[in-house]
Amino acid sequence: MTKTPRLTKQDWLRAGFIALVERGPSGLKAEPLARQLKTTKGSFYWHFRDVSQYRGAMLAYWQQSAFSNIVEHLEREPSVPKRLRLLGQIATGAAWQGYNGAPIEPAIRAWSRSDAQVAQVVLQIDEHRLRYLETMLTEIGISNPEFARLIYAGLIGLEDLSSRDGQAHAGPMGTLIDLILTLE
Amino acid sequence: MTKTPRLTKQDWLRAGFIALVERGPSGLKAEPLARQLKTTKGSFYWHFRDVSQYRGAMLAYWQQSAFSNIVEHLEREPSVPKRLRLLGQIATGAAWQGYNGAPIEPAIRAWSRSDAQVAQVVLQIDEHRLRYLETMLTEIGISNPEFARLIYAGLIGLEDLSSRDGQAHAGPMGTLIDLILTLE
DNA sequence: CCCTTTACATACGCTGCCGTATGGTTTCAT
DNA sequence: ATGAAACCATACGGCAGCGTATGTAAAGGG
Repeated sequence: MTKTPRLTKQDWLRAGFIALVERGPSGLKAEPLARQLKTTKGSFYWHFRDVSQYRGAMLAYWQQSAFSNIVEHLEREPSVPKRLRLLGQIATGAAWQGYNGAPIEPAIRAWSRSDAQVAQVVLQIDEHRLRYLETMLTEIGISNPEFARLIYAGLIGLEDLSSRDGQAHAGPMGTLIDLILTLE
Repeated sequence: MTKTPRLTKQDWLRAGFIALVERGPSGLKAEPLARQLKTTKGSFYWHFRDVSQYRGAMLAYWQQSAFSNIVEHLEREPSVPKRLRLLGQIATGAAWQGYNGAPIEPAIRAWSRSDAQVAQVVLQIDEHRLRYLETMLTEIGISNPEFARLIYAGLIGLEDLSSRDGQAHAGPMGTLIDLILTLE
């Protein structure tokens, strides 16, 4: 038996995201999480003032990575069409996946329905991503912002569906992108 | 002051959906709901065995209406393209709205992430709707099931977005349908 | 090696909600 | 009107999680 090492803030956040995906927001409680980590809440209350602040830390962590994770990835492709096509595949990649392999974004969006602070951040991230998509599309002559919204809604909806029936969303997403790129 | 009438099962379910939309699954508790209805949990435990069965009743109610509500509406349009175009607008209509005006479907889908039974029902409803969409599309020569998935994902994603930023989704949805109908 | 800092364990009182028990009210049929 | 059935109020014991207090153990610098 390896002597279990001491825990860091990150360990707690990591456990939080797993719990959020597997049990929903009601899984974000100090004592159950401590049991999961085979420790006690003494550790929890050392790293965090209270549960509320812990959730805040999780939210801040996600907010920080939610936008840059995707965009920095896309920026490596030179042309806009290539970037758009990459969108369908990136959702299968590591940037969207949680620590346990399941995607965290649907869990965050679900969380946002019972927490106004989370809702606020999700709204902000959505606006940010939508603006980014719009400017990309206008660069190739598609100025109607409805198409950016369609692409983004497709991502959200397909990821939701995939997380339920297990089907990949790269296929349909690519089809959608191709469909819109024919308007170019 | 009107003497407050006695409550029925439906009143409790109604209050449950409102709470689900406004506070999430954690709002589905006997005593808070009773406070909301200005009564006590004595009433609650008269109408329902326990909280678990209450949630089951809510779920059953939604399941029953989730499919038929839309389809029976669509069936009034004769042609497939007209039915598809109606899809974008129906989402603004009463069939999708909750008692308080806010859409209940996103709240149900969020609920499903913390309750396996709900997830099971949502999965089933999704499959049902998807099959229905697929057969409609094949009737007009679009046999690739990816397009049914795209339309449905668009609905889900757009409704999620709309419930956050308040923008209507009839516009983008109509655009998507038109885009796909050009393939006909 | 010792002493400070960091990290965790345990015990406590508190609150919110659960489900039951029991008794009080309405409502309605006869 | 009156008895039965439907409906609601209240009081109780129990449990799970919160946050605090306090003690203990493990690192790391001097």
